[in-house]
Amino acid sequence: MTPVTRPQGGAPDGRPSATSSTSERLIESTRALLWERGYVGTSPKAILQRADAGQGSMYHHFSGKPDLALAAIRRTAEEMRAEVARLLDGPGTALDRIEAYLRRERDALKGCPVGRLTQDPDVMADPALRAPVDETFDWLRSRLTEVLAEGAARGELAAGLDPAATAASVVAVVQGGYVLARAAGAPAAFDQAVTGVLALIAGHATAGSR
Amino acid sequence: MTPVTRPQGGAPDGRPSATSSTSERLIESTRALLWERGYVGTSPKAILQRADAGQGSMYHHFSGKPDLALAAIRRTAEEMRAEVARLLDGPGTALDRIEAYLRRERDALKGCPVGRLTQDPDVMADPALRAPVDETFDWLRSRLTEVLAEGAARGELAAGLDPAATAASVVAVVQGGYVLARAAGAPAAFDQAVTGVLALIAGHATAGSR
DNA sequence: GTCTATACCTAGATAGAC
DNA sequence: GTCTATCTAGGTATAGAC
Repeated sequence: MTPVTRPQGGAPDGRPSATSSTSERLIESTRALLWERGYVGTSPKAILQRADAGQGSMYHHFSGKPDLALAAIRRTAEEMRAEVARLLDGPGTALDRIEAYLRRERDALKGCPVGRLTQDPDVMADPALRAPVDETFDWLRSRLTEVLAEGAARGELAAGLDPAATAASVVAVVQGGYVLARAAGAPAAFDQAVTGVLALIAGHATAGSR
Repeated sequence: MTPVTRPQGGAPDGRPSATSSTSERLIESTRALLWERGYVGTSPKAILQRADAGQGSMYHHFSGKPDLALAAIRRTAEEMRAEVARLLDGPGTALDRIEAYLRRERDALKGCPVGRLTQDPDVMADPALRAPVDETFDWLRSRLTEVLAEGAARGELAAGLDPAATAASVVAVVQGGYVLARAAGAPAAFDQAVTGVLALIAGHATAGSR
């Protein structure tokens, strides 16, 4: 285990600052490349160039590409979970918090760094790499289910709505919104999908909470 | 142009029958591999083995990997469009037809062969390869928008719903449903997302049409 | 139209010097 | 910890025989 003084030391664009440790730069570069090009599309060489490191460094800190990818995927999953948790734990009605999640700032054309991995056959084939992805969506759906159930219990939302099914739809709209935005080459399609599902849910808000 | 006697001669699993022409087998094999592994993850070698063809054949019929992929992508996009058109042009209320689209038979774990391509940087970077993807989703959204607008005009659906936004949500739920299913390793997550959005829309159906 | 041979580059990893 | 060879396999394409 390497002592790391700046565990999240990467710049937001995935270009690690020159003051980070080498293993830190490797992880951040891998995160950025996995997001942009996926696992099969990311070569050790590309990672090394981006991290400004040599072959030796990479194989000193990690056993190989899968090991480095695992560190990168774990960190990405943790980060996403923390950010979303903050929004869903926030104040306001259930609908407010769902809306905060749906409308949170994001680059729709880049897509979801976790959801993207589901399209990578080599990631899905490796139980270790796939676990963080599975767990993230599992957590996300159950957390949204809780928020929706809470909304129904508080009388904010119609009791007829199935919280789990609605939660799945909400997560799916986000993931599918990215697909639409990327296909169109414009983020508007994402926003439209979000607006659509929010309007559908708002239609089930009770009179008192509107 | 090679005369092709069986333009759709491939078996459903992407294992082209031995009686198809070589170029036909190449296209069908490429379609299957693009679906399974994406563009970057698909090598000419893998295509040739699956199609039981040699190097020479491939470079005789196509100028290279991008050219062959283009033929494969175009056919996949056309096929998808035809299948969905059949469902949306069918009988029944707007809600019936949307449900037919959402619940059509599919292997949720395989995902969408068109939507998958949006995660392929090399596909998105090539205008020729990207065009069929863009056009497919464009068509799909506008066709669903028409169906929803028709439903509102006929008084089946509440007039307050924005047809375009709702259509985007419906497509997004499908695409995102695949992501959830693949992450979970089980198709149930897809079904749940579909059930959720259908319930939300059904809540906006007018009393007379229920 | 299809085959084989060949070519050159990259992917991914190891070895050993410093 | 990092560097520079070095290695084997595969990706992608061309050349020319049949």
